[in-house]
Amino acid sequence: MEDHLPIEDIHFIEDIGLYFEQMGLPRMAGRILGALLISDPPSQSITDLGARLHASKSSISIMARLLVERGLIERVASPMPRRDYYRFKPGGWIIYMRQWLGLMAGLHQITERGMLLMADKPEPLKERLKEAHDLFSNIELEFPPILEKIARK
Amino acid sequence: MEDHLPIEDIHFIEDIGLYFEQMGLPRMAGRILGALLISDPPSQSITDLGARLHASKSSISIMARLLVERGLIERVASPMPRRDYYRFKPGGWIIYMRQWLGLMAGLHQITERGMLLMADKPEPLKERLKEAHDLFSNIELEFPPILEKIARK
DNA sequence: TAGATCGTTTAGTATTTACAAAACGTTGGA
DNA sequence: TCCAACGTTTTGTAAATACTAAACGATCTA
Repeated sequence: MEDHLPIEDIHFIEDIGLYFEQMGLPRMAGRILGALLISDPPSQSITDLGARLHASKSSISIMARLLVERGLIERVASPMPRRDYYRFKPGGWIIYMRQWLGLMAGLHQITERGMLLMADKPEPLKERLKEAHDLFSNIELEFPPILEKIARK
Repeated sequence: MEDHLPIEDIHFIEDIGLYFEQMGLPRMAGRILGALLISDPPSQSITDLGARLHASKSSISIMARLLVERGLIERVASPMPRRDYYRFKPGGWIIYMRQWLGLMAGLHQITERGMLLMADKPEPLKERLKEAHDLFSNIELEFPPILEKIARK
C-alpha cells in the first residue's frame, strides 16, 4: 500500500543492495534484506515487499528463496490467511559467515591437491602452494571458534 | 610453446577458476592464478599464459591486471627483453583476505547508519540492526589481529 | 630502417544474468 | 460456486559480463 518510503530508508536499502552486488549476489536480494532490516513490522509479505521496493512479485519470490537458502531470512507463521511472511532471521549473519568460512575450507582442500601434483618438484616451487595451504588451514582452524565466541555474546 | 598440460594440472587450474567464480570473480582470473600456483618456472609471460590456458592474450592481459589490483600476483623484472612476467605474489592471499575483511567493515558502517534511522522506534524493532552491528563490529575487532598473527607464522 | 614480437586497447560477440510481465494453481471469502 | 487475492513458475527481454579478434603502439633485432 505504502509506496513512498523516506529517502533515507531508500538509501539504506540501496546501499545494502550495492553491498550484496560487491559480494557477487543479486542486488535485489540485498534490497529485500535491507527492507527487512528496517521494516515496521519486521515481517513482510511478498506483495508488501514488491510494493515497497517497486519490484515485481516474481523477483521478490525468487530472491527471497535465495535469502532463505543462505540463512539470512525465514518464513514465519502468517497472521493473515494465505500469506507468506518473511522476516530477518535472528542469527542469520552468523550462518552467512559460517558459509563463507566453509568456502575458505574448500580452498584449503584444493591447495592440498595442488601440493600432491608438485610432490616431486624441487622445494622452492612448492612454496607458493604451501603458503596458501598453511594460511587456509590456519584460517579454518582459528576463525570458526572466534566466530562462535562472538555469536554467543 | 607447451600447449598440452597434464590432465591433473588442468583440473587443478579449473577448480580454482570455479572457486573464483563462486566468489563472484571472473573464472579466467582464477585460472591464471591457478596456473601461476603450479607453473614451472613460477614467472610466466602473458603470451605463455595464453598458450597454457588456450585463452586470448587480451583476456589474460585484463585479468592479470585485476589480479594485480587484488594483490594476488605481481609483475617481476623480466629476464627476457620486452616481456612482462607475472608470478604469484608472496603474501598475496593475506592481502586478499584483508580486503575481504575490509568489506565486512563496510557493512558495520551501513548498519550503523541504519540504527540512526530507527532511533525513535521501539526497542524490539532495533534489535535486528543491533545484532548485525554488534556482530560486524566484533568481527572488525577480532578477525584482523588473528589474520596478522597467522600471517607472521 | 624494416620486420618481428610483445602487451595493450578497442571493438565486437555470445553468454549469462537480473528482472519484469504474464500465465497458472491454490485457497479463502462472498 | 464464483471471484478475488496470493505466491509460484514460466517465458521473455534488456543489460551486464566474459571472452575473443583485430587494430595499435612500442621496442628489440637484424
